[in-house]
Amino acid sequence: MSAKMPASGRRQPTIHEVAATAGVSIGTVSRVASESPRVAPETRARVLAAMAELGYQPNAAARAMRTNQTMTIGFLIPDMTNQVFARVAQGAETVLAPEGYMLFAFSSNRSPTREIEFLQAARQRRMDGLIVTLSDETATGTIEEIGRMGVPVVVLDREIPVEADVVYSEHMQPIETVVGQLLQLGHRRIGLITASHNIRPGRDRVTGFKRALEKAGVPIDEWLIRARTQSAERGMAETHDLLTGPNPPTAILAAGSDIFYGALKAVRLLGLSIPDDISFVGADDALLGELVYPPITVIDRDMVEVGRQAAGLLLDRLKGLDASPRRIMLGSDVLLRSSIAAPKQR
Amino acid sequence: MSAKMPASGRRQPTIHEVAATAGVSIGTVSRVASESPRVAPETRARVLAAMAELGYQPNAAARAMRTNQTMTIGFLIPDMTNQVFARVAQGAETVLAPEGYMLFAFSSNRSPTREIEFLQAARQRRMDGLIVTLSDETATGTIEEIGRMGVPVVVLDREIPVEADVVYSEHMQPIETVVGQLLQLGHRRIGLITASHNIRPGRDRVTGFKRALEKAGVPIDEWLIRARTQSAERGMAETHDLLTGPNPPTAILAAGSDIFYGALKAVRLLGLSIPDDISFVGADDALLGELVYPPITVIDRDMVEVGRQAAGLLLDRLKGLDASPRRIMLGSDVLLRSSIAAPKQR
DNA sequence: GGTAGGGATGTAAACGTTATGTCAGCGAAG
DNA sequence: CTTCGCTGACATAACGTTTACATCCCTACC
Repeated sequence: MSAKMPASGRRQPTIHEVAATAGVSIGTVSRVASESPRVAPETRARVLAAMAELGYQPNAAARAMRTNQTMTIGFLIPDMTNQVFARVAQGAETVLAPEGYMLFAFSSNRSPTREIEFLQAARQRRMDGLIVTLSDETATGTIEEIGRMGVPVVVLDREIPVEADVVYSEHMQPIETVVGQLLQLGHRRIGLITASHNIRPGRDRVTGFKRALEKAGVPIDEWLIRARTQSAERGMAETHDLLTGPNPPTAILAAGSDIFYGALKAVRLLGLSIPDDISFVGADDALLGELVYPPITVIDRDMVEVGRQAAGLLLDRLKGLDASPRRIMLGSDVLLRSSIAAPKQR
Repeated sequence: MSAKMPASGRRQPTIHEVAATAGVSIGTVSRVASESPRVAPETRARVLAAMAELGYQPNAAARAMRTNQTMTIGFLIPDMTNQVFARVAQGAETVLAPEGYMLFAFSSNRSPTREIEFLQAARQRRMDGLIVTLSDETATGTIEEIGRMGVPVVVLDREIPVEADVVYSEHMQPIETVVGQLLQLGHRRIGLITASHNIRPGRDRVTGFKRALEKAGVPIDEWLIRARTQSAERGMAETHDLLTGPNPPTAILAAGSDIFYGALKAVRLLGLSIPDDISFVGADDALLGELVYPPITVIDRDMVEVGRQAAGLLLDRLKGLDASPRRIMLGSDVLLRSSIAAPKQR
């Protein structure tokens, strides 16, 4: 009952073999496969039987050569192990699958080189469309490669000089809100750890952060702004550095899911208590914020919806929509929990 | 400087166009592209220049038709948003990429139907190999489809009647160890929440669990064994049910990463304190276990290594190894932390 | 100086499909 | 009885590569 070994031994049946066993021509088999009309019910049945018997699956490469379609969508993500992107993929999948497209995810591990490799591979494979999240907006090679794609590309949360559809998340306003609240509680020194200026989320968070301080007339201390990483390790290091510095912040904003983990770990390792010793705000991992004690205030967004919207934009293009680039902005929520409080008097 | 819209307008250049602009024949272009020798340096340079100018990328479909190779590996995972599988993908990628293979991940969302669809898509696309994690060992359709693949398949942590290479994780022994420790601390009623009998991890965990109880002469209460889910939601429900039942356990084993989240949430919602009210053991998310307070004892394994090993097995087959199926067993660790203690006297 | 040898390049078949054109057969209409 | 229209099926030309084979030209050797 078990399959033969080596599994690699079996050649796949072709349309010719199906035609032979069914006693028809390959044209007829093709028509049955593509469910086109004008084939007699009795003939169709015979062909279907032959297909089943041989376990026939049409060769996608041959098909793609004729039709110029692969029914394949590529999804470029910076980091597969990051739930944020995984959820986007999940959302996109739910929209694409019913239309017959297969979504294949590829992780670049935040390397522009790997991103270029992916884009070239996607072009070689003549994928029908792409959803991409670049790890660096200033990497010109990547952007040029996107320009060469020749198929619709949807960009996620990046500002790059390419006329593509984009799905943005709101980053500025929630940071502004949270910082406003912290200021109101009496905090004057707030540490921000987030991604670098090379990507929109990093820029917008810093902008929102500064804007809130300015509005309250609180001077900006650049030392408190750590916009240069997305990793848990670096997030931990930055947090540690902030909290052990000469004039440490009384609140930490860990704006990024991995940064969130790292920053929280740093706080734990220093033995600080939230919110008594330090107020803490995380981002993008609402579940973690809920599971730890005390529950942590989190800036959250619906990544599944991001995926759905991105897929929707792509699908419109695939259906032939020929309009100027469209932009969708999706909101973020601040989930207030007990991790923020007035700063300790000193 | 920005690309033209619609991006879909551009046709990709073919080998003929490259040949024309370089003033050579397509054969020569092909030889340059595939880096075969016997082409004059001066000609090679001209061809390379033409390729760069046109932004030529060879059509993978056409190439695949001739060579019967796609340099593509498919990775079937039950759930993309689960870090466990993401790490496996990451590990596999690091091994496969240097050999020129592209790894494409596809998430089935634990639906056997989607799994079959993926396997058929993989066969249509003539992928060179597959790494698969099935969501149900008893789904015969899926298994039949694997038998038809005709290319090497590596199976992860499942026992199915297919002669394929497999990478197993150790599940029995760590559960046995942990349960042993809980028994030693005085626990007599321990709740286990894990995956169903339809997959090896579920079976083995239950076996290890029962074995530890038997060894200690503690009677087995089937009510305490909840082997039917992998989701956070169900994990939460099962935990809630256990803890609010007539004769609740004094310790909870949440064996599965999503179950871990759900179970922990249930404990939080019930306002129980770990380890005073209840001892708690999680699995597969060492980071979460470290971030919450108190830190939680976790059964952990190196999923990146699982990916590496799986890719290694696959690579050997792709290189032509023709041996009987190989099995690799990888260990698991118990990371002891302060979430377990002696049960409260009643 | 003719020719063998070999390096560089061109030519063409094949890979497995889809789509187009063609044709046989047949019932209905003139 | 011929012609027309239609249905169902077949033959065949692409699609863009790779590769075996043919061809050409140059060099070196006797």
